[in-house]
Amino acid sequence: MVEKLDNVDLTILKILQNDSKKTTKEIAATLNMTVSPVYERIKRLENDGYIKKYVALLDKKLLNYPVTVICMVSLRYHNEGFIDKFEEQIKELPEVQECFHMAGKVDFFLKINMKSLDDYHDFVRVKLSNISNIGILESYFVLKEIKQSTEFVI
Amino acid sequence: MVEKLDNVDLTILKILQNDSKKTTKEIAATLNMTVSPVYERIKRLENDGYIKKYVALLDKKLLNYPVTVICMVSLRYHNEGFIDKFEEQIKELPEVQECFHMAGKVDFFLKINMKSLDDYHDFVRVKLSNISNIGILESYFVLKEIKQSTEFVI
DNA sequence: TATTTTAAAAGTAAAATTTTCTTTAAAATT
DNA sequence: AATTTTAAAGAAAATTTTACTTTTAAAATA
Repeated sequence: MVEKLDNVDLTILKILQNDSKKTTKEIAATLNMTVSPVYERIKRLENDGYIKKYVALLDKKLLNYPVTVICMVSLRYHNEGFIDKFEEQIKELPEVQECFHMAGKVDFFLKINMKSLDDYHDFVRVKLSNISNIGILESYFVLKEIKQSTEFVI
Repeated sequence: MVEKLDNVDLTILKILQNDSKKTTKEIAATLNMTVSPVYERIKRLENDGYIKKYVALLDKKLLNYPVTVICMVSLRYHNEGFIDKFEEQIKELPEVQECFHMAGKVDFFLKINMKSLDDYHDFVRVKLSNISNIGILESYFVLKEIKQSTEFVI
């Protein structure tokens, strides 16, 4: 099912990860092809899981979420059960946009979007404090977004 | 131009930031409206900048970019010119997916996607070493993505 | 070499959606 | 109360998506 991708597939992915509103007609034009094969390739890329989902990226500032925080979390206990539990609890928090389990002395990186510092204060006080296994919590505040992209196929 | 959003607008944004392939017809159905007003609201949200872009999110593992690294960078010199220069240089690197200027003793967070650890080694050796103003560089490797989302309007 | 098989591309047409334009209704303003 | 403004609804045209059929070309087999 999951076959190797050729250059046409990669070009399609590069286009769609930059602008998913491009029509198959437009994509076909840049590839010097007709719409049918391009359409079927896109469907295949979707069905095989290369394309996970299509989303709209919104403007944080305009929508009044100007505060971004990076949290570095170290757990108190590192047994398998505790790590899974922590991950499940983090997944339930809609404020946490990204969470990575890390190698090294820090266990988890969290990226959190907030409407205000007060909201972040409440988030730490109410939601994170509910997660009992957090040992060390360090918060880093974003002064400026230099680059924020979802692309990676070069 | 940039007016306040009502609940209908926010619902549209919530839907689109989760699945931008939803048709205006479908969105209108969940809102108990006809397509025309929904269509025009979406156009307004696009034109006013609330919706920045539409993208396809791809599968890192399937596309052979299994290595994610978080870099924490501290600059050697902190004059305004040096910081701007650093930001410009980072923007030019397609491997850097995210970059934030931080408050605190660490100056920048970088998120980087790679095909292999060898590629990361080359990236640090060739590309980052070209940026003369880097003082301290700490690399943290992602063991597992617990959560990776682009949503934030709750 | 000729024939068969296979896969990708191209062509076609119907269905669905997007887009534009006009009409209607409600709310706000004078 | 009349007028203006705004949002929604309706309708129709343009475009795109989708499914299906045919063609083409390359690979495999005899």
